[in-house]
Parts: sequence; C-alpha cells; structure tokens
Amino acid sequence: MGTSSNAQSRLLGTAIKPPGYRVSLIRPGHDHSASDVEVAAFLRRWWADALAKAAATGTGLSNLVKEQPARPTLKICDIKPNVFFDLCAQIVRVYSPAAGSGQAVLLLTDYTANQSLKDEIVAIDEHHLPIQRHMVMSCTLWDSHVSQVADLRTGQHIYLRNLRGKVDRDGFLEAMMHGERSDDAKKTSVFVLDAAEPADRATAANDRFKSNV
DNA sequence: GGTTACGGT
Repeated sequence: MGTSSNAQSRLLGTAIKPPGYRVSLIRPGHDHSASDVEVAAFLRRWWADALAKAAATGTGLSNLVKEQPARPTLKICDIKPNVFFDLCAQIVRVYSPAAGSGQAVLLLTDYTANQSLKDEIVAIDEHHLPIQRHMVMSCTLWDSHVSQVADLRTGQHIYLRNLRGKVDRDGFLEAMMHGERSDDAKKTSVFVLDAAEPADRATAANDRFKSNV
C-alpha cells in the first residue's frame, strides 16, 4: 500500500531508548501483516491531524496536553514519596558540603504543612513568618547541583527543578535532587527568585509567596 | 527531556 513506506520511515524514527526498554517496530514483511501497518499508519495520521486541528483552533488536544505537564510544581503539602516535582520555597537553612565532597542539604519551607515531614520547628529569623509544625522539608542536593548552593542564603526564595520525594531512614518525607545527565540540567536546577528582601518587606513577601505557590 | 534517580549523615 502506498502509505506503507512512508509510515514505516516515520515509525522507525523512534528516539533511542535506554537499555532494557523494548520498542516494537511495525514493519511490512517482518512481524506484522500489511493490515497491521495500515492500521498503524491510520492511527498516526489521526493523531497528527488531531494535533494540527487542536493547534489551529486553540482548543482540544494541545490544551489538554498543556494542562497535564509531566512534572508538576507542587506545594510542600502535596509532595509524595517517589514523585517528581518542581518546587518554589524559602530557604530556612543551608548546609554546605564538607570540603568538596558528597552532598548539600537545604531546609525549605513554603508555609504549607505536610504531616509526613519530620515534626521540627526551625525559625528563619525574626523578620519572617513563624514556621509551624511539619512545614520544614529537608532537600538533599547531589553531584553537580552541590556547586549551586554556594550562592544560596537563608531567607531567599528559590525555584528548584526536578526534585523527587523520598522517605528517609526514619520514615519521614524528604526531597532529593539527584545528578542530571545533560550539561544544561546540571547547571540550571536552582533559581533564586528575588534579591534579598528588605526586612520590613519580608512579611509581605512571604504573604505573596504563599498565595502564589 | 525523562519508564529520571543511585548515594550519605
């Protein structure tokens, strides 16, 4: 059938997958019948047309896709173990790594409580909102991320990319920022959102922060 | 980007 070779070339253009990830290729004359190939080609056209239509009208599929990002930005109260997420939070403490080895730890809050967090109360300072129970989350940074903590200070608001929830040894929720493969992600996973807030504006900044996250 | 993710007090 005329569309077969076209469908074949498109279907063969799959991205390289990691070891152990199996991809079933649909090719005429191999494991699949001609009708299999036609069905695949039909579905592929249907999907492409649906995407094009959605993009043209501004409704439908493309918006649906946008509403479900692969990795959400979560509040601390919504973080769960083994789930990837991005985070906006304020720095409570910075624990830099000992002499260039290992990892760094940030204590973070966004003033939402998660009962799975360790029940400790750590104040930032007298200019910031009081942090209540289960509002401080430990976040461990590994590998190249560690170098990014040098510029971080208590009280700063930051945006963190690609964290993962984890249960620590004692059963409490914490967050991990593991090493990335791409050079890009290695250097851009921690973003300081604002310059240091003057003390008299700190409470307002915290309120704004709370309503935004 | 992602069927991405390990490790150490």
